[in-house]
Amino acid sequence: MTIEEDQARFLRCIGEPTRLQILKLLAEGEKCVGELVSVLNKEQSLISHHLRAFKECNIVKDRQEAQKVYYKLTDVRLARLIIDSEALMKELALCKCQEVNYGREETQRSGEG
Amino acid sequence: MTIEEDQARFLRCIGEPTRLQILKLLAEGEKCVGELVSVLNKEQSLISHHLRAFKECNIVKDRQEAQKVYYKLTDVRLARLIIDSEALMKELALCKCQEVNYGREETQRSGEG
DNA sequence: TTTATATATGAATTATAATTCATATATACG
DNA sequence: CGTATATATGAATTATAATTCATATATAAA
Repeated sequence: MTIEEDQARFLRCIGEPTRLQILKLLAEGEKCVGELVSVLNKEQSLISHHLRAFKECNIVKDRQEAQKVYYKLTDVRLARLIIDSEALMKELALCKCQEVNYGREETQRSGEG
Repeated sequence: MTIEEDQARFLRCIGEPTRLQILKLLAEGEKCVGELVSVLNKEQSLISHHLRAFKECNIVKDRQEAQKVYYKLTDVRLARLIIDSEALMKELALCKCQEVNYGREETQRSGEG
């Protein structure tokens, strides 16, 4: 098992759209599964599978409270890494994202009126 | 196309063992395909495919000189990102591939007999 | 032009990962 | 106890990616 194999596993674990969304939500603070499910509007089992993937990589910790299970990042630096990689991706126009406005354009107008 | 889709594509592009090895070599400086092939001892076509994947994500730039084609990172911050993610992974013991105990082996079942 | 070297490409195969579905487990409450 | 709610799990399916193989293209030199 090489460093690169572990590192690749880690990066691939992070490198999935829904999982990135989950991480960004967890970066705001601890969330239970149900919150993630309703915010992301995905199947509950799918979210659970993704959370398991994170757990396998030690990316999140969980905590049970009554019927609910709360998840949070194991370390804030994980949030930093997500933010930094996003910034770098945008700045270098990695992965053909340069002309994409990421759906934020619909309300953009130069002045009302 | 969402941010997370692009970001995931980028992270998955980086998140492959051989590609990580290539990136670490390129972080040392420009290399031609043949050098990468002989250092990594992998099929030439495989290295070419990986380099193409990088190029599609704007992660590398290439330059032809005689028969050879030299590749380098588009930005040094990519090297930083690799280094940082490796450090974080090591420190947090991410993806260390020991089996995580998901089963409930220790959980006591309430009297079943 | 022919031959050699270096690299790229597409198709096919194989490996890996994502998603869904049905169901199991855990906790709370009546 | 039974029922409701919240979450997890495994199997099956589907999607995506890695790797190999055969061959194509590019440059150089004879």
